[in-house]
Amino acid sequence: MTLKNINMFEKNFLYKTKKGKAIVGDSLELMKSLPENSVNLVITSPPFALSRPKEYGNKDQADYVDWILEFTKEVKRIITDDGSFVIDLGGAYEKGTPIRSLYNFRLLIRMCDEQGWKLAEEFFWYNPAKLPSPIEWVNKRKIRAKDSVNTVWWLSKSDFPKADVKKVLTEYSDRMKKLIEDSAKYYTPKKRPSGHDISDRFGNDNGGAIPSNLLQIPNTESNSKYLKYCKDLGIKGHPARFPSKLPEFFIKFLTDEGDLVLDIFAGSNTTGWTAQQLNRKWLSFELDHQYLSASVLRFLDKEPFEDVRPKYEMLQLDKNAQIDAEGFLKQSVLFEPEAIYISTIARPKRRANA
DNA sequence: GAAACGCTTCCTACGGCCCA
DNA sequence: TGGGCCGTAGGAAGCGTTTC
Repeated sequence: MTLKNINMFEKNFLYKTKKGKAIVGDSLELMKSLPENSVNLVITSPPFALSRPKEYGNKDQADYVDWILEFTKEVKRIITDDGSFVIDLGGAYEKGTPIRSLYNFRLLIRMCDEQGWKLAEEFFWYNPAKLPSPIEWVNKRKIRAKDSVNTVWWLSKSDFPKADVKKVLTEYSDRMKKLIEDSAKYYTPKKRPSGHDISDRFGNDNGGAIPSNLLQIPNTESNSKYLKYCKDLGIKGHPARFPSKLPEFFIKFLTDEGDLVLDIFAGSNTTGWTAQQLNRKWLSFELDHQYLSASVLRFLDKEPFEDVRPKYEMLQLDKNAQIDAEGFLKQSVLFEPEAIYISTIARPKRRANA
């Protein structure tokens, strides 16, 4: 079923691989062409409701929740009954005051109350490498701590969305490793003062520790190949990317190999690339042609040669160009740019305000 | 008719921590 | 060593209106 869904975009993709397609267009419209119950996981990081306008087109706080609710309604229609929707939302302040905006919580409550979503679990993405900000309240006036946590809502249609935490076990702590080695030495099974009855099975080696809902993932990729290739080719990369470890966690946790993963605000297509590495099928929708065409560079495994540049520039400048990313990859490595596949099939028109 | 005034928009200064 | 900021204040610039 999922392969059929990828094939639906045969005529309007920007680039494709054997497992997925990147499509330029308004994701609200593109989602409407997908059938009900057809996507296993939608994971995305939409433009945030910031006080300060950003170049990738974030919305005003006042309109934001209404705007994003249109998308979440359509996501609910297309995900499978046991599917999940994971949405990453950064915090923001009320304009002009050091008071936090409640937009991310408001969105969550309205999704559940008005659209019938279930909050499977709330996650928090802690990025220790985040710069102290916002400047006004944290750096200058020093009246607030730095904001280094995003809320990540894991929502589902049903009470029991497909999930297997055994796929995302983390490394045991040093203390736990010692305990497993010689449990008798490090703890005594007994009823604790808290009332919890801790049995001798506490010393079992389950292959790793159960992860918590605080995901510590530094967002530093100064040495990433994506940025390097963008720089080499003089291309402007997407300014607000999330680290691949974030979608990786949820893709492993909530899907099986061969399942379909969709990102409706794909940006630099971190999600599609990550899904590809994990042997899932993927679709990526992004309104901005330039950002999505630059994202093809993620799929290169060798540095691009100068001969590839003219073809690549055609992809950026010609809104009707299409490309086979795996062919692109192969040809750039083999130094035979002739085989890069470019066609002239029209794609949907953009919507101006999203 | 020139200078002053008032409003809006644009631009820049401010300020720093962690990771690979 | 390079890369990431999820705000505000205030001055400059631009432009129309008012005052002398």
